[in-house]
Amino acid sequence: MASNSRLAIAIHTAGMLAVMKDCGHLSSDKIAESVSTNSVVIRRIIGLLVKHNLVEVQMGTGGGSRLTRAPNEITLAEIYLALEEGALFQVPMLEEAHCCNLGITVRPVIAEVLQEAESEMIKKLQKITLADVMQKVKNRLIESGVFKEKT
Amino acid sequence: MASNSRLAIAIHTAGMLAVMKDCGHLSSDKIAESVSTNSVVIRRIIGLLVKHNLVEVQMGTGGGSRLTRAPNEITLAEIYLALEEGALFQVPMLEEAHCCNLGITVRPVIAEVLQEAESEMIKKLQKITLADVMQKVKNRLIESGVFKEKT
DNA sequence: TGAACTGTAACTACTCTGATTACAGACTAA
DNA sequence: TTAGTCTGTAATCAGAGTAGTTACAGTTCA
Repeated sequence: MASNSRLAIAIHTAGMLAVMKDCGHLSSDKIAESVSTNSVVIRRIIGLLVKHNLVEVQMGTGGGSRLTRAPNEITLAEIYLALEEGALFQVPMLEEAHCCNLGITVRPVIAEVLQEAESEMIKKLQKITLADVMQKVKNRLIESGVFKEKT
Repeated sequence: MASNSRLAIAIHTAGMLAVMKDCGHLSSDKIAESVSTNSVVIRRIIGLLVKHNLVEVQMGTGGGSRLTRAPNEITLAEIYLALEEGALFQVPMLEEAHCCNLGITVRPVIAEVLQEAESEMIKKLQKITLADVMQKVKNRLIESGVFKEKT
C-alpha cells in the first residue's frame, strides 16, 4: 500500500461520518476500525477536512468528528482538494541555461495541458456528493440481500 | 524530483520526436539532453511507447527513435495509457473478515467512482494531439520573439 | 573491425505514504 | 478534583516508486 490511497481513505472516512451523521460524534478509533488503518492516519486526514470546513471536531470524552453539512451538500471534489496534494502530474521546469529554447518552452505548455486534464477530473468529482456514494453503497447492500429495502 | 513526472517526460520526448519527424532517427542521448535527464530514463520510456506502437526504434549506428504516425494522429491519452501506471487512485480492498459490511462494500463503490473521474481526464487527453502541444509551443516562441512567424 | 546506437540489469539516493508509539492538552462526568 | 476519553502532533520505521548512474551485451553500418 505504497502509492496514494489517501483519497480513498478520506472518502471512506467522510462516508462513515455521513452514515453516522445523526448519531453524535464519531471517534477516530471507530473510524480507523472500519477503514482498517491506524487512528493517527484518520486524524491526519480529518485535520485536513476540518481545515476546509467539511468536518468539525469535539475534543474530550464523548468527542469525535461530524460533518458540518448534509452529505448531499459535500462533493468529492471538496474532499479531493482538501487533501492539498498539489498538481496531479509533476512537470519539473528547466533552468534558463538549458541547451535549447524548445526544451524550456515546452514544459509550461505541458503543465498547462495536464492542468486542464486534471480540471476535467475535478469537474466530474464536483458532480458526485457523499450522499450519491452512500446511495450506491446502499444499493449494493440491497442487491446482495444484506440490507432489506423498505416497502 | 521524486514524484511522478514520467508523463511530462514522455510528452516532452514525444514532442522532440514530433519536431524531428522529418530528420530521420533521434538518439536517446540527444533527447536526454533536451529533456534534461539521463538517456537510460529516456530509453525506458521509449520502450513503453514502442510497445504501444507509438514509436519505432532502429538499432545500430545512425539509429534512434521516430514516431510511427503523424503528430496530429497521436493523442496525449495514448501516451498516458502507454505508461501503464495502473489506476490513478489506489483503492485498497478490505478482507472479507472485516468488522462490518459497510466497510467492505464502500471500497468497490469508491473505486468505481474514482475510475469514472479518471476516465473524464483521459477523455480530455484524447482531444489533445502532439501537434496541438507543438503548436502551443510555437505560439509561445513567436510571442516571445524567439521564433518569427512566416508572413 | 570500430564506432554509434539500443536494451536492460544492477545499484544508489531520495521521497512519499502508511503504520506505530508516545505524549501533551482538551473535555466530560462522577 | 480526578479519572477516563478524546484529539493533535511529533518522531520514527518500513516499504515502494522514481530518477540517476554505471556497466555491458547485442545490433547495425561504414
